Amino acid sequence: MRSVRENARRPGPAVSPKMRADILEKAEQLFAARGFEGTSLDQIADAVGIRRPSLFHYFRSKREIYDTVEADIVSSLTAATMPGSLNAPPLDALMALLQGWLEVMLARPTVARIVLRNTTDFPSRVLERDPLQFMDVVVHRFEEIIQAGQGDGSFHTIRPMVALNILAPSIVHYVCSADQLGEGRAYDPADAITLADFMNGLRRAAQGLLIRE
Amino acid sequence: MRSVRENARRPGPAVSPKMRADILEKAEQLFAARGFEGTSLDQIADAVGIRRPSLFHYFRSKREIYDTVEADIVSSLTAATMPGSLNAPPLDALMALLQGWLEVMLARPTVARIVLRNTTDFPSRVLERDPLQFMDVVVHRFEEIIQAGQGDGSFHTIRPMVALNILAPSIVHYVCSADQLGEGRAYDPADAITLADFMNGLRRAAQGLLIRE
DNA sequence: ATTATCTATAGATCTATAGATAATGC
DNA sequence: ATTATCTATAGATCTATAGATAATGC
Repeated sequence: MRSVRENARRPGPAVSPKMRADILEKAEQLFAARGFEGTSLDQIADAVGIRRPSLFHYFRSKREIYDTVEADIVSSLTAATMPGSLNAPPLDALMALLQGWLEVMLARPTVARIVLRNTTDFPSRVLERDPLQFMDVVVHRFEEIIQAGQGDGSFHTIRPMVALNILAPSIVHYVCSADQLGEGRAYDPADAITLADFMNGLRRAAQGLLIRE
Repeated sequence: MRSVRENARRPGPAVSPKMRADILEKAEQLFAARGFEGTSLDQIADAVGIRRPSLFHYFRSKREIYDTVEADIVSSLTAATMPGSLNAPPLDALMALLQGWLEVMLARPTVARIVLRNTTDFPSRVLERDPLQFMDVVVHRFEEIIQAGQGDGSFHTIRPMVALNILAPSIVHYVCSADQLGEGRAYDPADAITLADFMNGLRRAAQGLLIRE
């Protein structure tokens, strides 16, 4: 099924999926660390260990490499977003959602960084393709849960998008800024104790933010 | 005093401070929207209404333009950070700090976006100058308040940097993502009602996160 | 005389293509 | 025969400099 899609997008000759995957992996690291415009094809080719023009044997353009990386990131997040425990208490559903995102990002920190880049770059949009749809499923699920909690009266009245801005960025920043807060402030976001500290804190914050009484 | 400093950094002929300020203002908009690498000198010159080489009459390099913009942003935030009401209850001190940052960013949204860019770009660091010191005062003040609250027993035990990641990013994201959450989800971050919604929410979140019992 | 702006251009860097050559699989 | 890789290079774009010319202030 997947290879059918790929052939549909790539009418050219078949290529080694292994090399393709290697290029994508190295490109993902670089795009996460330096952004689309800050990453050159030379850097990607170097990381892979080939010459720049060889990349065009596997992808039509730099943009296509980036888009492929990003599509995979979005789908990894939407996959973690889907399984909504529909009749759980809204606060539990919310925490499950946030925890799902966090797990994806801890397992693959490039996801966190590229999501952060997307937020940051949105206005001028290097990515003018799907300005409305990027992360839409993810935002929508959050909105849905807040509205459920407000519907049954257990949540405070607050604009869902305001609540989103209070709770969701913390996950991305917790993963991304582990090493960049300055001398003596580094931490390992995947360390069990630090992680529990964060998740307990996030739950208390969500509870204070949302739960009435 | 200020012009003395400027002369110290610019041994060349005197230049019109008005034009210089205009360049900085337009550059700030562009750097905020598109980043350092995403902004060309042509774009800046166009926005100002002059030709590209004329910029070099006022600044030695693109980097110097950026650094000047950023220095001003950092100082606007540290200025809002300094006045610590030292014997207020720690939660109040914390909220005052967060509110101070928010006010700066609402009055000048480019501050929020450039701070966000700094966080995002940190690892590869376009800005390799002061990796340890950028925003250091600001982070330190936050840390100090958390430790004060923990010292007097009113705050939960939580790593200050974890608390920072839960509370601080919300301010930046509240300002930056007002227009970019998708169809029908836009809001005006400076609108009094929306702002109260946010600040009340943030206080409830901080309270839940930090206050014991 | 000083300040401000321009055209022209050097020199780097970047994406992408052309076309040759090598390696691999039947 | 197909797949993979290379060198060479076109063509765009970008920062910065050189040096001429115009505008401004005493």
